[in-house]
Amino acid sequence: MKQSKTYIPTLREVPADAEVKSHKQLLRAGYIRQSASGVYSYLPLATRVLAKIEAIIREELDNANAVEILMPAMQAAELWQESGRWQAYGPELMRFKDRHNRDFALGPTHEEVITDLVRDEIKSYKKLPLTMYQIQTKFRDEKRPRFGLLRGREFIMKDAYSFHASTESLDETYQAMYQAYSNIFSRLGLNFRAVIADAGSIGGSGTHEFMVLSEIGEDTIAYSDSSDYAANTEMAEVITTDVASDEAAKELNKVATPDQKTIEEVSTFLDVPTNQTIKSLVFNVDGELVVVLARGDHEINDIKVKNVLNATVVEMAEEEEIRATLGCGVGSIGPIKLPVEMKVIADNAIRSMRNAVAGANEDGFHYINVNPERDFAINAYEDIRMIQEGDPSPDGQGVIKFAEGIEVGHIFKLGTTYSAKLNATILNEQGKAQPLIMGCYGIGVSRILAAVAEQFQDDNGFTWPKQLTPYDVHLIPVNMKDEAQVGLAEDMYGLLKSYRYDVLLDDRNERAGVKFADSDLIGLPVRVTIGKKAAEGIVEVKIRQTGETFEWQKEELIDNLNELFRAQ
RNA sequence: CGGAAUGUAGCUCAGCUUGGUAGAGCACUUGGUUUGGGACCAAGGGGUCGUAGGUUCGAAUCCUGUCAUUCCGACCA
Repeated sequence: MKQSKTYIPTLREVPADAEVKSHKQLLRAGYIRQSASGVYSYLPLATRVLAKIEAIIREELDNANAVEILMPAMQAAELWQESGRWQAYGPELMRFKDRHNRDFALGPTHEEVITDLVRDEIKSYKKLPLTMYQIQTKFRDEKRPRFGLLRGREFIMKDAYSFHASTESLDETYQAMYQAYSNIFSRLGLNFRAVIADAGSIGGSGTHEFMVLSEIGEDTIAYSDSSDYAANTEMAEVITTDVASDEAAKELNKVATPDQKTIEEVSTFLDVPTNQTIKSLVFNVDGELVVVLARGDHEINDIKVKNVLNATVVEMAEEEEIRATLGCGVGSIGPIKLPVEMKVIADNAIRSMRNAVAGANEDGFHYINVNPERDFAINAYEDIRMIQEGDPSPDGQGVIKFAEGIEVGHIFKLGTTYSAKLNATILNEQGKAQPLIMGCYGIGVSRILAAVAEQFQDDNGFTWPKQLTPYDVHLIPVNMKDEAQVGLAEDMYGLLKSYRYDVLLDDRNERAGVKFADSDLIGLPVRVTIGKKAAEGIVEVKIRQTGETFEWQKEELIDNLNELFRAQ
């Protein structure tokens, strides 16, 4: 492609609205332009990178026996009413009416459409399993679009749906998709983790998020420093390694701690480390007050509390409720001499504590030398705390570290949620009707563009790896008025193209400085400069990522490039 | 949805406090000199100052409404 014929509006200055570096650089290098909040145009260079991302996705999904389709973005309200999501989805669903005043939505996802698509045709287990996918623009009226392409209101997504007669079959496809996703993100060159996630409101037995590790990520993940274990922080299991000290239990003693309320205040006041204190919180669990205990340096994870108690709603109890029941404020709650009917749940780490400090259920007093079991009763020891950096990894290998992540993929075992509501049933081997069992699998394609843009750049612009670059080679005749340079550049352009290289030829009548600055910004892996030594048949080559430079005879160019692109 | 900020030329911004009829740099057009890391000289084109209303002899500037964009938070199959 000749640069004079394409559209690459680079900017000298960064638009004030851009915050994160992927957004800034994509704007500056002429890859994207904003049209409205969270709505972007992809310019020629971005379109080519997207095409490369999509090609990798297609290849891996096709290998996993998924078949590509394209469903409508415009979806009739009737389908959403059938699944119940016309009401349930809320204002994030973009809705509109046609000229006959019929309701429609712009699809944020396609469970309804695809279930409708197969329910009339797939009537027997013999036609299963079946996996279909599409790459399409999705719409979600985000409350707050941000970070450029990372959280837009209109975005490109690959979504896949699988249909099964048995959960075993679903498990197989889920595994195949897990593998396909791992292959895809590896090939993209992303530093990612497959993360155990919360199934959330969609339900189902299993779900993984694929997260790219990045400082601008919106989620925190806990991962092992020496295995591939990774989980959302609130999902990560804590394994208990504490051993009880053989310290003799001392006599329980109440001490005055005037105005000392937080763990930090109390531990400073009594001069004991925070891990020798017991943190006591009162939760309102489906209307019942429950005391929850954790070590002072630990944080209670209310999702785990909710799961352990098999509850629906878990929230912190109101101060007045606590005072009415215990007769003290939140800073002085403790596990000793609680009303007998109050349930007490302790984190596993409490079990091994000796001679600890805890609240006395009396304003301004704490107990010292508190020992579990001897001094208070516990209904159950459970894993109810947040995992922390430095904790042992739940898989037994290595130590937990935290990182921010960008969610680029999510796979779900949906089960029969949608097939049951939409009445999509098949006859199984016993001749009995059953709802289809489904899985769904998403990849944020335009979000990947932001994630790779974030990762592959330096101060001067992008540093694309060869599998994502919009063009392979940037060919730059320095002076367009020099016939020898222009002639050699034209020759090299034809030659490179005949060897199947994608070449961007900077045929603009610009000064060298402008061309080089734009070239760095655009960030193609290899720059071939045709300059002063053109008459001698010498071309200059610079590798964008490393900055290495070479001078080659024009006859050597193809062989050397072939080697470079094969090795890289 | 709560909090905050900003809207002036294609881009980055000044002017607003103290009202007097709109500016700079870059970009663009023409001519010339240049030509290896975002050139220089000269001459030009381009803005109902987001928008609606109000105050005033007079509003980019003061007041009110409204719209848009961005940031922080909450939310996020």
